[in-house]
Amino acid sequence: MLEALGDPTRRTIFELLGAGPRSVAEIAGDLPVSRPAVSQHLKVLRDAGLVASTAMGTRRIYAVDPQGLAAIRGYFDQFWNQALAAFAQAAENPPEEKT
Amino acid sequence: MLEALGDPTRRTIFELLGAGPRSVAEIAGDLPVSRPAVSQHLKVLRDAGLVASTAMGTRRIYAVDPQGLAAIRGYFDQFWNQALAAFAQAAENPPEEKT
DNA sequence: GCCATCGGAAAGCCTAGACTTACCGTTCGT
DNA sequence: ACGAACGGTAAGTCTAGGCTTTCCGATGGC
Repeated sequence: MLEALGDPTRRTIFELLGAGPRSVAEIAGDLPVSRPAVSQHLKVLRDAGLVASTAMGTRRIYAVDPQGLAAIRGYFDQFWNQALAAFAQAAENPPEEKT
Repeated sequence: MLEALGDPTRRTIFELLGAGPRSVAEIAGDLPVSRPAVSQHLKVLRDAGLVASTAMGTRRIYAVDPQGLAAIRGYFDQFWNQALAAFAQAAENPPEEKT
């Protein structure tokens, strides 16, 4: 899931969609890559559950999927708490010379 | 910054460190890759501001950098709010046939 | 002082995947 | 019904980068 956002182009697309739904052509218009490339990226993002599409005539309107975004936030929130706990423990138990 | 977490191996390392600080050899011991590979990943994570290292004798103890983690959480929180706003607006203004 | 251990650096290989061009199916407008 | 626009698919190319092996500097123990 985070792998999908690892690619800069894909992240840009995701951020574009964050500002509001867009068609494929509109997205491609704001990017330095061809339209098929955008299509491929959208497929990855869709498979990752980060965006969703709705058909409007011949156009496909893409938008960020709140579920996916929430999942990511949840992941980092959990991670944050875990890291905090680790910090607290590290503060108490001074690091050993040899584990 | 998210590019650093895009790689599965690197994300695994990051998650390992989330459970507590570790030396390079210890990290490599839990992974199916060689130690130099871990070193390279740690360099990337360090450059991304996601981990920090402290020297302990000949060992380097790596730990997640709270700053970096907080930055990521901030990014997604901001994104979340932005997406919410976009949703609200999309709900009001029904999508046009042509933009 | 010497040896062992730990970890980063350099060089090279090799695959994943990002991008392009070309093509085709679908849907709408007239 | 026909043409145009939109978008997904296929095939092929090419580079980024992940991994390995090798080597070296630095620190600590004995």
